[in-house]
Amino acid sequence: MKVVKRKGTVKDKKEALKPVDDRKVGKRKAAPKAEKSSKLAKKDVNKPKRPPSAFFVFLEEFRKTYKQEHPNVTAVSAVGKAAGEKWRAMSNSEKAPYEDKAAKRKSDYEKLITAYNKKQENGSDDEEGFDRSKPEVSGENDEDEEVEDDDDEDDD
DNA sequence: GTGCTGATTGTTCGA
DNA sequence: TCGAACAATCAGCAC
Repeated sequence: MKVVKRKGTVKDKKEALKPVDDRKVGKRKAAPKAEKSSKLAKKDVNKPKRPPSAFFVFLEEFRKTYKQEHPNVTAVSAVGKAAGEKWRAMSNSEKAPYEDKAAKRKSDYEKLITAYNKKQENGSDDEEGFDRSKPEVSGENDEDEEVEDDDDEDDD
């Protein structure tokens, strides 16, 4: 087991990066990945992953834009910060398309989790029928890709 | 070489 | 009802 907890070092970095004290819940990233891994080991790998929130949907696009505008900045922390700031600055109408996409993904997730739960009840002996390796969201949510509002990221 | 860490917000789920 | 966990991403660094 390779439970590398470089808390000492990274924490030092964290301390330097923690100017943001007005966080909502005060960073829950404290969750040790080691424990997480253990949990994941216990959990079903077939269990559908949670759907991205509206912010994460926005983040996906924001990353692309950010990388184009800041090709030298590859740190995810920088992108996350920038995305968070922009997200807060956005109006509800601007967030609407992302929330819509998130709602669709959530709907898909509910279907998947329902099917997953059913399989759990029936017995998880043949999980091969549940191919989550493929994007189940393919086909029905075709309008999912219509969100191409590039007029969003026109920050100077 | 492997795998955790950071940074963000929203959502989900368990206690 | 509250709070913790987790969702994506990837360079950097410790072991």
